[in-house]
Amino acid sequence: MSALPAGSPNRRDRLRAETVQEIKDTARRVLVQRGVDGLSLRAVAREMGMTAPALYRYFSSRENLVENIVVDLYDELCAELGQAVDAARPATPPVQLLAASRAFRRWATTRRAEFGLLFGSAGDGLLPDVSAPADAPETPVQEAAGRFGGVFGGLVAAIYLERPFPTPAEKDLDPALRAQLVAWCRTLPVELPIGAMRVFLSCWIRLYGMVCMEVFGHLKFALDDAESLFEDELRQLAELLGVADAYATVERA
Amino acid sequence: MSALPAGSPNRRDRLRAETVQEIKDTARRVLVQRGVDGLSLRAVAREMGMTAPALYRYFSSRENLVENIVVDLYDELCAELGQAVDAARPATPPVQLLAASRAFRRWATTRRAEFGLLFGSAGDGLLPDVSAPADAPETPVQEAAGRFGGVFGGLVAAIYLERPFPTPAEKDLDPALRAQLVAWCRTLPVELPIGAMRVFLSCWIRLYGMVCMEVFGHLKFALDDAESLFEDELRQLAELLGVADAYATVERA
DNA sequence: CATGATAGTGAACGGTGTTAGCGAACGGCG
DNA sequence: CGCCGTTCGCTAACACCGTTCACTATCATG
Repeated sequence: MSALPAGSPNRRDRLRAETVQEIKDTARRVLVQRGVDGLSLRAVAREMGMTAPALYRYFSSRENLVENIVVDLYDELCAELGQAVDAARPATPPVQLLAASRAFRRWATTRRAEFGLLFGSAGDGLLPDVSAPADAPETPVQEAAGRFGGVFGGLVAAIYLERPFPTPAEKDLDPALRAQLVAWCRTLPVELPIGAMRVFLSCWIRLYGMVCMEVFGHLKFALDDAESLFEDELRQLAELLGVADAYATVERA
Repeated sequence: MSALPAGSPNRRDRLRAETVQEIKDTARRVLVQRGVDGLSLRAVAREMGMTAPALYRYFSSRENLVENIVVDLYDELCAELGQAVDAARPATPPVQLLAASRAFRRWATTRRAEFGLLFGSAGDGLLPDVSAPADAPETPVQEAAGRFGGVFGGLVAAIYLERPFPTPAEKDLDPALRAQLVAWCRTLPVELPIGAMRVFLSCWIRLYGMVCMEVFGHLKFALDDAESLFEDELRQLAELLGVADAYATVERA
């Protein structure tokens, strides 16, 4: 038991980290080529000239491998959003939010299989949440999802703090809803009016719904190309946040 | 080849139909208990005291069995919506739409596994649509999904025809979006202004997004119980359709 | 009754996730 | 350097999966 206090990058640890990365990269390639169901440990191992049991030296199960990939994907998505935010000109929160939204859709439509893993019903077991104890610690996947949500949340918060958009009065909200929003707000770094959190949820529901429907093919009954609808929704969201002027000044690229 | 001109319910055909039904019922039970991945032909067969190969006398593959279940689920969902619509009092389109929306959420949250099969990313292959020829005939699943969409579409249409809600002017819509909406409109039984179709899509996106997020657990980062948010969204949709009065008159059940 | 369609069986093929046991390579330490 | 424990990858194996095949009962019908 060589309890190295971390720090020193043993040659062995370095090789191990490289192998872990190669496995995840290969798995992701298999995921894209063969789909979620085709993502088998044996296929991954085959692709890198190994055998399936060897993968268990690095991941405790197929499920664990998938979870690690999901976390990586969330972080990659966050990075891509951050890049779009940084590149947005003018560098104002409204324009940045539009850029992030477009980057989100682009990422989703470009990497359909990965998106399905993160936001669809396939990735996480559908049922376990029922039995999950309320005080369970957050899983790495949930943490990564939280970081992702924070990108949009932070931008909407910045927009509000700079120029408050109209929000429903706290008194007009259903008590049950208000109580939950208050509890949620307490877990966040910034403090916003409850009504603003409600508006944020509305925006996120529409963005999520729009992109999900497009990627999962549930919009084909009406439209072949959903981009124009997406842009129109984006325009409406900008109006909702009182930043329609920002939408008007940004070309659709 | 006894080419009975249909009509006569041979004893044999009756038994066969019963077996088909039993297989589908059993499969659905397995789906609920074991999840999508646990829905195996062998498990179904085991549960009914048969062997897996025997199922191939009734369904050409596991995929085919799942497709048939999906169609049944769509129809069951439609029936449930229709029941809610019929039971709505007063029997006016706005109240009926609210009833249908609530029934949709109730069905989804009550049958999570089934909902994931219909509206998530697991059921239909994620990629084949890319290679699907544009002139391919509609699959039974697509037809069933169309019947489902028609319920909400019909109600929104009825609301508009009775008391037109505000719609964006056709001239203000992006040409690409307008063209697609026009093409879609031509495939429908009723003729509505293009702007009304746009509003319908907006409503559907929000309803779908809301229910999907709740069922797939993507709302847990903010809320424990999504019902109050759902009701608030519903109220906003009613306002969008100019029927806020109908929402106010209906208790939340 | 004889015939042919039908519904079920068990065996088998190739695939999967996963575990157990073995040997070879490797890094740290006396 | 040589020892020794850890790590790593392998093969073999188990249980399960979808699917095909050959075979046998059953049963309605000519």
